[in-house]
Amino acid sequence: MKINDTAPVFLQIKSWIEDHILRGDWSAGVQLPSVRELAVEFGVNPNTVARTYERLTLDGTVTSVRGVGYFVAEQAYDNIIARRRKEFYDSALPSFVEQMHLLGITPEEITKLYNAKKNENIK
Amino acid sequence: MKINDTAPVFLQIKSWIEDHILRGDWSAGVQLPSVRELAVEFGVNPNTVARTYERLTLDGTVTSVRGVGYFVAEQAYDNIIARRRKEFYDSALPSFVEQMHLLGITPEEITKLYNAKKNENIK
Amino acid sequence: MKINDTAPVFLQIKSWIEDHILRGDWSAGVQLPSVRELAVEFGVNPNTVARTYERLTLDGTVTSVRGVGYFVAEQAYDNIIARRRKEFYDSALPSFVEQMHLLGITPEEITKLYNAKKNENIK
Amino acid sequence: MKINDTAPVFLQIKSWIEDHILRGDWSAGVQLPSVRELAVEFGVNPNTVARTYERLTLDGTVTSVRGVGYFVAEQAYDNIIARRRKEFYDSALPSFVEQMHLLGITPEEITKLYNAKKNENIK
DNA sequence: GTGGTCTAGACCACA
DNA sequence: GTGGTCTAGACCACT
Repeated sequence: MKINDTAPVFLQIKSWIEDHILRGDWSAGVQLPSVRELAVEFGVNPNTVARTYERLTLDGTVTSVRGVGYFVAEQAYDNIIARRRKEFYDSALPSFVEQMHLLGITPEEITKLYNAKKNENIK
Repeated sequence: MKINDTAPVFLQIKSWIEDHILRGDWSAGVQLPSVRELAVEFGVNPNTVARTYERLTLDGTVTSVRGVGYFVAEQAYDNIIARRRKEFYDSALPSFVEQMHLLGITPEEITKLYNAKKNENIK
Repeated sequence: MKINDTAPVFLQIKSWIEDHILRGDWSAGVQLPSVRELAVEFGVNPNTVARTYERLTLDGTVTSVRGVGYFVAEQAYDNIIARRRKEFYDSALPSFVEQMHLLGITPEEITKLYNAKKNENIK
Repeated sequence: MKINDTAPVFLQIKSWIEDHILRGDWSAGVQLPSVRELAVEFGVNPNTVARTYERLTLDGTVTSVRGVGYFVAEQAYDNIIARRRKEFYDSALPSFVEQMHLLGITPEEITKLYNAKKNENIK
């Protein structure tokens, strides 16, 4: 996880978990790492991780069972994809293309990097 | 300009000014809108706009003449391009391509939107 | 029984048993399902069910016979009715009526649903 | 506000704010009490109130302007009504009627209390 | 002054 | 052990 980000830590951890689900590492019904575990792993206060899980619960991405732990919700994958796609097409993509024009960057560069990344994943 | 952004207002205004310079709307030596004007236009506190100009001055993008106003610096364009390009290649581009893979978005979509935007600008 | 409730599981089971007694399904002296049976039926830990019976015993709703099982106490019905009625008039009813006013819901709707439910029970 | 409730304090404060909006005390665009003010008023830690406002923001009931304060959102009223109504018809109402049958309470009692409350509000 | 994040530590209920 | 809430206090960025 990128720690040198400017975004709030609890949102970075949220994205980290969502990315795992998107990649299929954690599928529906699977139990997630406990709050205390993640707190140790990321070197943050348990409250910060708790806040991450709270948000994920509100999103419907995760369900909590009291005294047991957190589990990946059934609709988690669709949920995250929908949310991310919306944000991507509404905001990230337009401003990205705007930047490309302003900075004189061509689509070919994007395609190139995209393929490089694809091959990397295959390896 | 999107005012309902999560980014600090004074940085949004900074980007807005830089974008104008990148587009060639304001070239070197040109006098920029006064603090008061921009404050009214954006509906924000004059202090906020003052902070924007303060930053732009520190960046070397703008020069201030006491009692007169702010002017686009000679190196402004190169300045902004260099800064933006670095940020783009170091941060925006990698995470963007990462998102493309996670969300199953193809480079063709980017190219298409890029060209659409280009034609729109020509018009 | 709704298991996805926010209330503690052992209290949900407690209510479930009390409801049966109120409906007359289980009258005084009747032996109740064993801890193990209920644990299997609800898919919870036996400790959780044990805790339910512990509470019911403290309430005087249930009596335990060591090595045999749990039985509906003599005063069970009166016990539950009194407790529930008090809670109902003190808390549930006032806040319910408050909600009705805030949400613009009329007593007719309640009456209607009440009668529908009554007919359903008769069937 | 009922303090002797079993619900989390930050949710009680949330309901308190929503009730004010439903009653028309605070309409769209109005600035709400600051986090620190409410913390003093309710005798709780500012973090608790902050959590309340965080939830209200996520609900779209409230918007925050950094360095300025919280404001009632445009859709706040509709938002709250829709949420409350859904909860009412899906959950509160059915279980309430269920209780009425179990405890032998008639709709007339509800109607009576409802009208009493109405007259009280008129006065 | 305002909101926003984070830490540290405590206590509780639940399984 | 688990999650959930709350306090106390700090620091930051923004207006």
